[in-house]
Amino acid sequence: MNSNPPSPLKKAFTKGLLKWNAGENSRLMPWKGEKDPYRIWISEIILQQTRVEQGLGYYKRFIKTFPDIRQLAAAPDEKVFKCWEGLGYYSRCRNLLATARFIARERDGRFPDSYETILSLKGIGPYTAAAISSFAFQLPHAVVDGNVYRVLSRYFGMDTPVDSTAGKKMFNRLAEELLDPKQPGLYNQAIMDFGAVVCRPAAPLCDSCVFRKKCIAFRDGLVSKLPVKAKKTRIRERWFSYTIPLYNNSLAVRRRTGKDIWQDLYEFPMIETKKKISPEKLVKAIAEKKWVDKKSVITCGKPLFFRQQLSHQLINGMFVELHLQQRPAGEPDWQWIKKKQLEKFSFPGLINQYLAQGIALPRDRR
DNA sequence: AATCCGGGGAC
DNA sequence: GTCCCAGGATT
Repeated sequence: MNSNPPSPLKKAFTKGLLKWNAGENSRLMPWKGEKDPYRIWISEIILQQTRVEQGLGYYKRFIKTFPDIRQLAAAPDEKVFKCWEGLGYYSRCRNLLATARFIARERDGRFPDSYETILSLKGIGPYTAAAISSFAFQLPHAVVDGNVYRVLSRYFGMDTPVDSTAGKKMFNRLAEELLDPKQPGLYNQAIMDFGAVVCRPAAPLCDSCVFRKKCIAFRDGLVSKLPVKAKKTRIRERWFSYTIPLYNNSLAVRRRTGKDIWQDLYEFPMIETKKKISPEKLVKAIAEKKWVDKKSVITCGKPLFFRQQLSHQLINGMFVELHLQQRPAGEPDWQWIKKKQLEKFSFPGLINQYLAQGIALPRDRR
């Protein structure tokens, strides 16, 4: 059964889901039942590709720090990124800030209340637009997230890859048909709760599931095979060699720009290479770039090594402290700061690993 | 249509 | 190690 399930099975799904929600669903989350579009928006952006347990603390901190859209819009970039530090997918934070400022300035702080307008905002795609418009404004749009792909592919026994164009179209159309247009928010919340609590990716609770007599995947023993994904993840390995320029109790940091990972986070001056290099080679490389004069290097600290595993990359980091006898004139994007100010900046986890070891520790502590 | 963008938890 | 998570933007 692929593409168009019989109508009675669809009816049974919606009815059974709402019944499960009313009777057995005891899942509680701070944004559940929330009607303030600002809070719903914040929660949905934080939860994009992020587990509820991981996002929960960030959500609470974010709402406490920025209680409404005006205060978010008025906040300096660094304060907002600091609130996002460690959560990943930093373009979410950048788009969040841009959208807050757009709404504050162009819409007098009023969050839009139509699906199309919400969808047009930066950082908001079909899922998030459906979530906000159904939860905050009771508009009939079905959410389609990882939970929905999993629940529908299993219940209806559909093996079309969910990460294919055909699969996305198929599941989106089906999701719209299944939605209860009279209570879209309740239905959307229910299907995601059901996917998270019962129809889980691993070890789903099939034996006690309300759909155990209807579910095609359960009937055919295909639960562990669904949903189907076509693409495999490939891991790329990279080597980042950082220098920590130290002069007169100050050190240099810079903001990451461009299209690479960790955009808008801060880092130390860094050279990327295709493979591991020595500290001597690193110093030589930055001298050739004229970031520092080789003669101004007093001491070159013992290198420290850390690694960070990302979803599609493995980052190897080498950290070398450079004690300088004069402050380099060159690089305009370097910011010279006191060590105490480090806590005001947001860094990738790799650099926070290094910072946790302390900067310029005495040699005998290494 | 493919690829990229993080970090953490479950297995 | 592998997979997945209340996805979206870019090319």
